[in-house]
Amino acid sequence: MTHHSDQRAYFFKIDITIKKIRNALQKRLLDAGFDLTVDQWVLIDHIYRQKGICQNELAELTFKDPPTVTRIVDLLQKKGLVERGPVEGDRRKFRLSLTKSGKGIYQKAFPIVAEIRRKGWGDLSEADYQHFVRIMDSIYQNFTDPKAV
Amino acid sequence: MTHHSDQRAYFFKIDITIKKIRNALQKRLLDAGFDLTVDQWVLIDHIYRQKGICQNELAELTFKDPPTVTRIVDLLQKKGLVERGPVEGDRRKFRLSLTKSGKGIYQKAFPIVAEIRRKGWGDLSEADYQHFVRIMDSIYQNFTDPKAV
DNA sequence: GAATAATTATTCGTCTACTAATTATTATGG
DNA sequence: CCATAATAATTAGTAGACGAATAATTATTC
Repeated sequence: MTHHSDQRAYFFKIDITIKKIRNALQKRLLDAGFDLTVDQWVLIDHIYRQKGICQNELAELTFKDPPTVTRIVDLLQKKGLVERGPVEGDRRKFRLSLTKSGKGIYQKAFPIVAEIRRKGWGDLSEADYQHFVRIMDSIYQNFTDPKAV
Repeated sequence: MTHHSDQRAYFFKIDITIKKIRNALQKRLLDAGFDLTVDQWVLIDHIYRQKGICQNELAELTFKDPPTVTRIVDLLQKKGLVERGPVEGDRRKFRLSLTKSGKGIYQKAFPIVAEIRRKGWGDLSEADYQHFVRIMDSIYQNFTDPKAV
């Protein structure tokens, strides 16, 4: 990366692209009649695929903070989509699971989410995907490795 | 993109990568003693480079909503870094500019931001940058074009 | 076994995102 | 010229991100 303007651009491009994706998915969910935010969907998706998961595991998987997970789970529980059950042997934890209503929402919303994913990726190729993964993982690792700046 | 898991992944990768970058930059600014959030920095950066810009222009350039810009400018004004001046001929607008203190902050913070940008891009090549731009722009456009899903 | 440390979830405070609605001002059309 | 529409900024409300601090429980250590 040689140009000064480019150095500014990659951060910016990632930022506006994720905003576009989130906004498109949010709008699509609302238009389809779902009372769900994108982040609420993300948690529902994880709980569906890993029934009984507890909140700190969910926080790790989704890269959200524990307080954020607490708040979103509270909302989902109020909406009757998620239940907190006891974990035998550890009274600090909750087993999270979808209610019948929650499973129904998941199954109805999934095709919409999949459609948005397909729409976003569009005509990009498998080779593009390899580039994409390599570049994003590289950036990520550059901020993860414990080497000094 | 052929695999089911991949379809889930690209959204996720963008999301966690931008979080990493933001968190790294935020931490670096705080460690260096700046009382600035990343978004506050973004506005300062734009105002420095385009003195007299008004808020709706700033909102467009940064892809933030007008209310968000209002709030961040309020904070920057309270901190004494930004001034709102009158626009001759249109009393709805404000001319935004950095105060002396704001310019000083900009000049001291800029090298830190540039360093974080370099660190994030790391060893990726110019060719990687071409791929990156093409892929991100494509995803962005797939949600921008007025063609139906 | 009791004191201490670590873990899990929560609460609080600040900041940002987005929508809808409001105010003030400017532009436009009849 | 006047009514109406459009624009710029703001306010209010809900949701999410993150840090710091707290409470309850579990694990560790002496």
